[in-house]
Amino acid sequence: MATTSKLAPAQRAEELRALIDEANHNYHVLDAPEISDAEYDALLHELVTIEEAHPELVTPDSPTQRVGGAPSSEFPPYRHEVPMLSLSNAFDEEGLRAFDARVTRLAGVKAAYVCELKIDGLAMSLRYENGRLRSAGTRGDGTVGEEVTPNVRVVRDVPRTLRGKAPGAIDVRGEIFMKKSDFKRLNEARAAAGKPLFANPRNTAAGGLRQKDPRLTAERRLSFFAYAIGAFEGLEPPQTQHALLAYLRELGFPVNEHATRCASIDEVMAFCKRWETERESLDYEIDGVVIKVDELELQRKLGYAGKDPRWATAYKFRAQEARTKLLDIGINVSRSGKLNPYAVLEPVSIGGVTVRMATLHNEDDIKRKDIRAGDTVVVHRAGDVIPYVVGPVLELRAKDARVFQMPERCPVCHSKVDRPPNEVFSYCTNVACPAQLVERVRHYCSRGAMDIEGVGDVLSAELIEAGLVRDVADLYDLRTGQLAELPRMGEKSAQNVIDAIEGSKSRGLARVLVALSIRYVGSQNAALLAAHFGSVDALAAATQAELIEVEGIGEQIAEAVAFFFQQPPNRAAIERLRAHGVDMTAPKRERAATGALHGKTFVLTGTLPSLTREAATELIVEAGGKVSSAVSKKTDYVVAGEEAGSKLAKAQSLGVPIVDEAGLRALLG
DNA sequence: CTGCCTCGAGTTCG
DNA sequence: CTCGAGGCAG
Repeated sequence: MATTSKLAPAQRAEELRALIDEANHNYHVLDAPEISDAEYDALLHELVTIEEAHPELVTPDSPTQRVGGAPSSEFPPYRHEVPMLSLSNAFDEEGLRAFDARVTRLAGVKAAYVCELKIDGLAMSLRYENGRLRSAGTRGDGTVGEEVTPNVRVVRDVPRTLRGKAPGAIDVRGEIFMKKSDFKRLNEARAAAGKPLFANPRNTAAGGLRQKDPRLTAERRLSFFAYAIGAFEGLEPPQTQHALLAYLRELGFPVNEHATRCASIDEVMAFCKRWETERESLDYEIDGVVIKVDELELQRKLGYAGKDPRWATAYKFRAQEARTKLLDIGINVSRSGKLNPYAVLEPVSIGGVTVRMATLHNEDDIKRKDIRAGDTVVVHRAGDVIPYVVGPVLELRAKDARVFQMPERCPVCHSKVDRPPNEVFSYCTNVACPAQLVERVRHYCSRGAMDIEGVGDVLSAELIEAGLVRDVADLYDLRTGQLAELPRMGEKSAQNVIDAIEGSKSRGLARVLVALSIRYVGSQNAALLAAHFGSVDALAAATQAELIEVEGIGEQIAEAVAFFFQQPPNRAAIERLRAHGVDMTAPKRERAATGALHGKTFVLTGTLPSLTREAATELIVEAGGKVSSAVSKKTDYVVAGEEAGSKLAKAQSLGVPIVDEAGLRALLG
């Protein structure tokens, strides 16, 4: 480490900022730290010292101005009589077993452990005297934190007075955090009020505790879990960690229900693995598991190694968030001509996968989050969920970061772009835009539409590029010889594609309507139209007024459908499909009004053991039931499989009956 | 007119 | 899966 230079403060501050920014970049973006955490802290500390002595040198983009990182003198210091712990970390099974081996060696016996979820919030110490809350402070450096008593008093989970036999004095340690559901609600309210959004629950909770006006803290609806005690006077303390948790519960504190006593390190490992996969199902964020030796006597015997206790460690989950550089904002043109901005990211590994791209939804969303090309951004990816850009790291914004502007011309065909009033999306106005055509062909062949195997995005693009396809009806004129000339296409693959195209002719009217890319017409509306009109000719001849007659079809959809069939190119394409023998009639299957599930609405979620989603849907529909996409009060049953998501939670909160595959089969009879 | 309940559309990586 | 927006009942 370079020795502190004797430069003028202004120069040294500038130098420090550059060093810190580079360290941040190496750490967060390149994932290759060049300096240790301690060295980093030393740099930051030196910068803080200079800035405190020379406030005029503080720049808005200084690393010290980071939310939550800025030292503050707004709150009085709060000294912890018994220091608050820092924990050693284990990042994998090996680290955990090494921890256990050391405990066993030093203790001379196999220890039992208590596993607790590591809540991603703020560690606090609450002092109660004669059963009443006296004061509360943040963890700080473990010895001295900040006193935030008035703010903690408005946290509902924190009891003002203790229940049962209260000790003379007690420091209760725990975590202040924000529930995901409360965070979501708060951000929805802020969005509605046009205010900037909060990035994540943790920072929002931290900001909440640092409010000068406790009423603002109260608005954030913070929560609390207790998990330890510090100084303690009066009563004899419990002798094990799990008894201690039970005792805290008796005193009236919320204690996390998932804390579990484990007799061996194998059980500990199983607990960690389980919650690493199930963390999404919780209504609060966790970033790991805290493992403590259960016997307090044994804890005392093991003691400390420096600041860290030898009797506890934190198993850290793989991060779900990372910082990376937003290299550029690109634009996709969808089949409807919608321009969809997406982020081109410097590849970054999150939870074991490399993320290179993320959608940015629409222009308003980018503006709301103030995301600019060249920014360092926070990218979030939870479990198997699609990654998204949370927002920019403002203090790392480069001067040349570029404000996003929706282009005025289509990036593919250069036609004019139109953003209809009161809509958030912009559209390419050229219906013949090659990008749109590729997407329409791809959609035509996709599973929910004509289900032509072998034609995906790559082949669709090649067919159009080669001039073999100008509209979807051209697919039926393709010859194996033409296909075989395309890259990575042999005789065999070409024949398979031709066969698949041939096989698509008998899908029926509803699927054809889905496949045609008529605005607002997806599987459900296509089924309504097909059942009502019976043939493409009857539908094409229908006036807007006649279309509105159909249950579930309103003005907008009617207009879109009528408009589609008025366009001469569309009419021509349909004539050619007919000439090729594509079935465009609706099979007038009598839907049993007597089926076992008649009038019942189902929602599917998760993966069923032996049925695909399509197969389950078919069984339900055959029996007269209906499958819809979202859970509501009108839902009769939710069929849940493995890794069920938010729909299961919704069903539980609405009291909708939940069945598994066996339960569904039982209902089918 | 408001507040459900729906449906449509787009979505990343391996 | 989530968001935006259409349809419809109250």
